Amino acid sequence: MAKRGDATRKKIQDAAEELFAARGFYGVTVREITRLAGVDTALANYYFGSKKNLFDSVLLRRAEGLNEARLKALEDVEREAGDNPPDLERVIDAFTHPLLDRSERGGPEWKSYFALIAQVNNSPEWGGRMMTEYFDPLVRRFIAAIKRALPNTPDEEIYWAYHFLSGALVLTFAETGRIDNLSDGLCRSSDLESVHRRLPPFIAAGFRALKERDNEKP
Amino acid sequence: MAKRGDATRKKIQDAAEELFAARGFYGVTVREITRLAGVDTALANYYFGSKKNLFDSVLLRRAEGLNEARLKALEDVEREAGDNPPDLERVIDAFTHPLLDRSERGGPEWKSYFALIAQVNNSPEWGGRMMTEYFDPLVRRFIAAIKRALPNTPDEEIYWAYHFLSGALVLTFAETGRIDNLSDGLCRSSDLESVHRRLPPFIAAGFRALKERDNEKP
DNA sequence: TCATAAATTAAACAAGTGTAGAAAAATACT
DNA sequence: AGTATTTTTCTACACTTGTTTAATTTATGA
Repeated sequence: MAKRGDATRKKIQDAAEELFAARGFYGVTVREITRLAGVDTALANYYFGSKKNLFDSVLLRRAEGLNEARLKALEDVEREAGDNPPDLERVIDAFTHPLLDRSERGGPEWKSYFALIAQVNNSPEWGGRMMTEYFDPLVRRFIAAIKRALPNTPDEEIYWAYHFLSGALVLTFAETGRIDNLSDGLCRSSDLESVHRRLPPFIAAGFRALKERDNEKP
Repeated sequence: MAKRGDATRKKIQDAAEELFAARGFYGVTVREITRLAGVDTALANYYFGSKKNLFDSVLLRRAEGLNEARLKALEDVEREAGDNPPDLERVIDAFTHPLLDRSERGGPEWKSYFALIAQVNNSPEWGGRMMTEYFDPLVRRFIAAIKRALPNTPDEEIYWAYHFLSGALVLTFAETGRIDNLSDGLCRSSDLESVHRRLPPFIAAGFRALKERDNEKP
């Protein structure tokens, strides 16, 4: 049931999401957040207890639904494959597409959220702990699927390849405008449809290259 | 000629590097930096004018020598190739190896520096501007070399593939411990030798996959 | 050696920090 | 209706922020 304070709760989270995404946890003050939300300063602590709790709640808010959608996408791929190994490219697409799709079509809140994830992911302070906390169960499911798609590839190769995938994907969400500068406008950071088309084949080829390289050894 | 205050200058930069790398620009105070450096608080402003200038100087300090070494590595690859297109994998290795090598063998200051780069790179606030400022000329040289290595690949594909390379490489420097958790200890974030072996073939295969994919179209 | 410049210290500035408590207003429930 | 509960406001606390200023110490160079 919708409670009374839910509207202000959401206003605070929305404002916090936008500002944390732009300047990180320490770069934003509680007063800025509540000012942007149009509510009194004390309400941030009233609803969330502390700035840190507010930060956590912002990260958690979208993580759950997101992971459900990604899990569902993975299950669809696996169901289609039946007893055969699933197609690697489709597994990677199930992993990335729900994210890219929301960032492209979900409105500016999603863009903020993913930009925040991009910062958290690459910070020593939050990167290991928080990503593990919010995304590990799902990621382990995906890695298991990738292992089935590449039955002859050693685990070590799989994990490193996943690491590369993760880095490439997450940088995309930062939308720093770097590729715009480098390409003199030919490519745009915000064009996630371009990423959606290119990332799965790019990464899948990388995965397979590690496998082949390893099989050459003996 | 070595001036009188150079020692304290360096002490402040070293402390700033370590702390900025851990918690970012806003997560660190000038007093923390000078305390760690063992000097008076006012000296940070005496030598660098402002906290922001200190931050910039820390980023710039290692960028120059680093880019020189990478440029030299690229030139070596190109010289060996002569008039033929250079080998893609070796171009990528020239791009990444000087970084991975310093992080692995250059001492903890280099680890801090790269962790800082990892944060800056994925932040909307600094990512576009600063990376462009400090690394663009070199990156453009590398992209030109990659284009020669892949003469039939459209520019757009090259830029996106470089974007993926950049994300994968830079996440490595964050050393968040994520891959350690995921792999239950099989892989270690700090094992950059593993990255050095795997990243070039992984990325090279990705580049080639985009090319092939594009040629299939018509 | 001694004036000059550079480096360091200590103290203070005005502004901003996260958070808490008591009073006021708004809503819910019987 | 009127009591109880939730939500909002206002004010304040104790402390930290980046930066500056003036005084003091240290080293330089003729």
